[in-house]
Amino acid sequence: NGDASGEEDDKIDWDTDDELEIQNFPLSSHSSLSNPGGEAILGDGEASSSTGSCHSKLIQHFVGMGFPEQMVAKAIEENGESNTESILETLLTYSALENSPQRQQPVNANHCSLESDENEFSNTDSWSEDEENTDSSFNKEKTVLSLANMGYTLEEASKAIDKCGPNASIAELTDFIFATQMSTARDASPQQLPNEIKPKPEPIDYDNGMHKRKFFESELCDSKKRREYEESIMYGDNETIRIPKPMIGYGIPTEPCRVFHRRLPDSAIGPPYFYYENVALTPKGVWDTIKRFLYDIEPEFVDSKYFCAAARKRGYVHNLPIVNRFPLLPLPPHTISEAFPLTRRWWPTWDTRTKLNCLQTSIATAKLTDRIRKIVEDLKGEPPLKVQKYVLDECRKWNLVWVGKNKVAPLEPDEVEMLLGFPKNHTRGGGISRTDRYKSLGNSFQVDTVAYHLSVLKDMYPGGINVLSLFSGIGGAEVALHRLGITLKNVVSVEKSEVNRNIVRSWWEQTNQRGNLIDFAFVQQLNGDRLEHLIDSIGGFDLVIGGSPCNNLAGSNRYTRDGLEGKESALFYDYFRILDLVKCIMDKQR
DNA sequence: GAGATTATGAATACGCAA
DNA sequence: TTGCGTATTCATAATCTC
Repeated sequence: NGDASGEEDDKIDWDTDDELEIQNFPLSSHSSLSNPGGEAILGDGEASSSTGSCHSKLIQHFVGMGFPEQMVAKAIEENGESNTESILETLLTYSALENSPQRQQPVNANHCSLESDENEFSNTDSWSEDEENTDSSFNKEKTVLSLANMGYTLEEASKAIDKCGPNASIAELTDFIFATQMSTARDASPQQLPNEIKPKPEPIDYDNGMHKRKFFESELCDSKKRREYEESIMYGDNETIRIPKPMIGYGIPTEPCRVFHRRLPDSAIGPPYFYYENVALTPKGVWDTIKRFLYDIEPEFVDSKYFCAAARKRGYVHNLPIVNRFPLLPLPPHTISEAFPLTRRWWPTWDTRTKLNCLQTSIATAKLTDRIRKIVEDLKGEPPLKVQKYVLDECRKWNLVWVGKNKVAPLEPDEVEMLLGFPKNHTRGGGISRTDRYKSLGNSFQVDTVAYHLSVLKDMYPGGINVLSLFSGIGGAEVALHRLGITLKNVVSVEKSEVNRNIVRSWWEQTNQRGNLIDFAFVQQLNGDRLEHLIDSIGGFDLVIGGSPCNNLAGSNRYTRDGLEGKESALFYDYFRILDLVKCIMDKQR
């Protein structure tokens, strides 16, 4: 099916997206893939809309990181154009050789201003004492390279090292750079701030104002709160990304009170469209890093409690349009009572919950539910406040529902499926254990939420789309697209768990999909060559979607909450790697 | 050995009063 | 501004059972 890049793609106007219509803000000065001069480089919008060859852009890409042009050309010659990872490795090797203690050359005389910076900063510092000079210079340049790979300019990196010292950690250095960037940004007027999201002043009067009024009454009635929300989403915080309250992103289907416009950084503009998801409440700095890598797009934080009866606080980074979204119909139950009518009879008046908390990967023990039964049973009538609080705390913590007289219970897997927007029995049978069902479901998308964001694709791709689905899990993205009525022409799905792959395969077959489902077990299998081959054979990807592992980010993890560098969560960088490769390959083919 | 069961806090944000 | 109380969180390791 090689017609994907034909007439349908021509309908998409990547450069004049409606999101671009409002502002004309200057670009961010610290895009993760900007060179020191702030010029656009490989994989960005300017590159994709220019007529230059991919080869020269590839050179520019690495020159932007601070490598000499000649060195880059040699590395590309050795590794070929498609394998950017190998090129980078080769360049780092060259640099290490070049920057041996005997040769104190800057990485790139044109871009690296190490010497002038040292003149500027070294007057009070003692880092460059003679006896340490060679080693510290070597280490410094290694660190500069590391920071350059993270997207900082060589000038920023060098200044940071000079200020913080040669032994400063990467975290300290990035903090310093970020602080410098923010202090520069503070000097600028709000109109000059990059990457802004600016709400249109006039709210749209949906539904004759009924929903709007209700919404403002319930959440944003207070003008101060409204102002705070607007400011938080417009300007964020000067130090780290702040999560807006209420957590509704660019709007929710039930209360679409405002129309937001945003201007994407050029480097973020596709093709392809992409959509990345992870938990909203991460250790500090994680979303800053994610944002920096994903082309400086401001994450859209949304709590699925506005879409269904369970909370699910997630951040989404995507380059999709944000106007004319529509929800899946019928709308799912929005309260516990609507979702589980049989619980009404047993629900005590003092349990005031209307929404469940986040559906996680494990459930309460029988011992706990038994303990609660005994406590409530023995008391007869309304328990004292202290007992009520204990029971309610446990019910909130474990998402317990009242299923009988004085009896609470954890949700059944099929109930979790329903809450998350999957078809009943989606994860049932076919070799998966009950424990693993909870685990897979707990790690999944909330389908209605994601579908709302993806709904804009329906009109754009009437003939269907090609999807690259990374960390597919039980196929939340695929189910969302299918439920939206978007034809799945080709789906390349990457999922480590065999039972999950089987679940998606079964769903694919039982929903009579006419397209092709190609699956891989590991993201590492998708290198440049393989991606190029896939793109050649299907005609390019229209959407790259996925949520990388949250194990090391999630608050529930008491053992290995190690942040984005954690064992599993570091796979985020594979998402970025693959997305960037796809952008490059597709750009080359345009 | 697979699956089920059980026990195991801390990081983070936020509201509010001092 | 600071300190304190409250609320929330796509989990993991050890152990048990069959």
